[in-house]
Amino acid sequence: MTSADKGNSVDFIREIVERDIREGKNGGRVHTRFPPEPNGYLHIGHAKAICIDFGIAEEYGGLYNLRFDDTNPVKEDIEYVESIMRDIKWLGFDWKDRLFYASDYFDIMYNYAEELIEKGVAYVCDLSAEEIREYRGTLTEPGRNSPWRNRSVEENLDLFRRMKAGEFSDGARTLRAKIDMASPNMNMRDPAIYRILRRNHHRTGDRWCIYPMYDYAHCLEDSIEEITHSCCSIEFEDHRPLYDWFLNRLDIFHPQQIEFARLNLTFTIMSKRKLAILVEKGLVSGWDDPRMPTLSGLRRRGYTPEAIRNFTDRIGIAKRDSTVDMALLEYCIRDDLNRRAPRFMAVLDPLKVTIENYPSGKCEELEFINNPEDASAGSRIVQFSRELYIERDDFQEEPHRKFRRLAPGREIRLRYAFLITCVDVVKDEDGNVTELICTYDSETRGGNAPDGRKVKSTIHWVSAEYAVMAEVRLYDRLFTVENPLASDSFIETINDESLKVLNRCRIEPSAADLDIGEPVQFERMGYFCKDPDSTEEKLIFNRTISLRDTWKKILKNQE
RNA sequence: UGGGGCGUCGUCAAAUGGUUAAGACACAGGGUUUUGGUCCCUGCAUUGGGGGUUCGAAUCCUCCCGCCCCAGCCA
Repeated sequence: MTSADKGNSVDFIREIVERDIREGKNGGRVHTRFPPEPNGYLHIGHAKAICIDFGIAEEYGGLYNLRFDDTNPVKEDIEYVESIMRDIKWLGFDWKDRLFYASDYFDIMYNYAEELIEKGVAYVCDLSAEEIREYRGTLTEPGRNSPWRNRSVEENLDLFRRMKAGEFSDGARTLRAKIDMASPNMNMRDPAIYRILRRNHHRTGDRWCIYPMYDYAHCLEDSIEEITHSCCSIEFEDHRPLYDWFLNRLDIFHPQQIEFARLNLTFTIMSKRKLAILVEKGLVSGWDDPRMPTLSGLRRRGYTPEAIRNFTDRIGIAKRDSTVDMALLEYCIRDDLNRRAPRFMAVLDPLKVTIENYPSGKCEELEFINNPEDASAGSRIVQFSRELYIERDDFQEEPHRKFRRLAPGREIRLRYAFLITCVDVVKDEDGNVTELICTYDSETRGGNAPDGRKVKSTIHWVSAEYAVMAEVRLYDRLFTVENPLASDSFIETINDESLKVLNRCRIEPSAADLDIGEPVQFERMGYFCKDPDSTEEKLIFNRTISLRDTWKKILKNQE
């Protein structure tokens, strides 16, 4: 959706961008960036940020950079840079040759730091981490100046060069910005801008033993790349004065930082740390578990990039804290898949049906429409035979008042096949229904009766002879409550039924040849895709999302 | 209790002092239907609270209330 589709209303960021273009700021350029730290996997909250950063640049004919903000080697790894690039590409964005790393700028950043020292606005501080904390003061009390605050430029320069040269141990000294220890904004109380840290960096190896801090590094990265609009999440709002401070002292290109609210979603969590707990404790199978809000999880689950992009367009952008209803994401994936997913028959919980007046060994080929929403999807041939499977839920021996499907003596339609009537129910010694004996009307091939009689329902089926076995993994929301973090222990709110594995599913044979991840609809059951765990011998499907279930609602509303 | 930010339908979110406060999701009802799907129709808020300015206020002023963020040598 572009801004034009939304009428005249655009979000506040686009409003700023449009005004800047109109006023010729930055020569009318729009240049954004998405700056992840490669320390974990991307989740749908990042997708929102990516769609804002990259989407806006695309919309206004600008450029966008992918930049890895790799200034802390303690937490970063090449594994993450690879997964991040994979996920962004999957979302459909192409940063072309504009791939950058903060670590590419370490030399420039170092030189700028010397410049700050020369200008008398940065100094080497010998306070320990603990002492710095004590000197910083509190939210209500001002901090105190470091005893090292007034070193000469020469001494600072000498010390800083020796920090770089590796003369001091980790944590022994820092380079700090000389701002205001009494500032009501804690970020302005002489923040550290370089720390001594001997750690192998995934790109620069052991070349550096000092690393720049975020507040110092980020504005420089943006400036060096001549970013015009630097969007970030709301918690950086009170870092903006610092962002501006560095750029003003250095008197270099000055991007505008704009903050927006991060995405929260009901029935899940977005915290990287807490998601990691789920992975570590084995509560999910990994970062790409289909129940995870990670992009790799959503992809494996069967979510499409189009659905996710549509979702991020629909939620809008604002500054207030908000929690979007998971139902909107679910709506978006159903909406996308309804239009594109070819239909197949699959019986998840099989109940055998024998058509007693259908000759054994006979097989008829029936024509099935691949997608009623898309005529160009064409049709396919499906085999019909004497022995079939239907969904166990599609039969009730003593039908509920509103139940329209199969019951003793009742005639219903087998989709695209025949009208059948249940004439007998076979049970085991415990009284469980094991098989249905039905008759069919050979005049109703295709599903319509020549005499025009109607039936109340149409159910799906597979031929017992031709269907293939599959495992189907039914996923549901990972948590039982809207806000798991409001609970004392979010772990305890995990939905025990968020994964159900069905082993005896029978699917129409043509569905066996699907590619991994290719979305399909199993008619009346939901949207599914083949899981990468599938092998030649064993087919495994994931349920992306069920169809909307009015029947479930009818039952619920009766309670 | 210092500073910064934010309060509009159940949930997101428009509205930029001027007709009945958009739209979407959700929810409720109805219609169509060879998926109890899709699709179509209908219903669904006076803007955190109080004062004030104005012919006119969600928009401006003011007082109050509530929520979020900040005291890493993380980002």
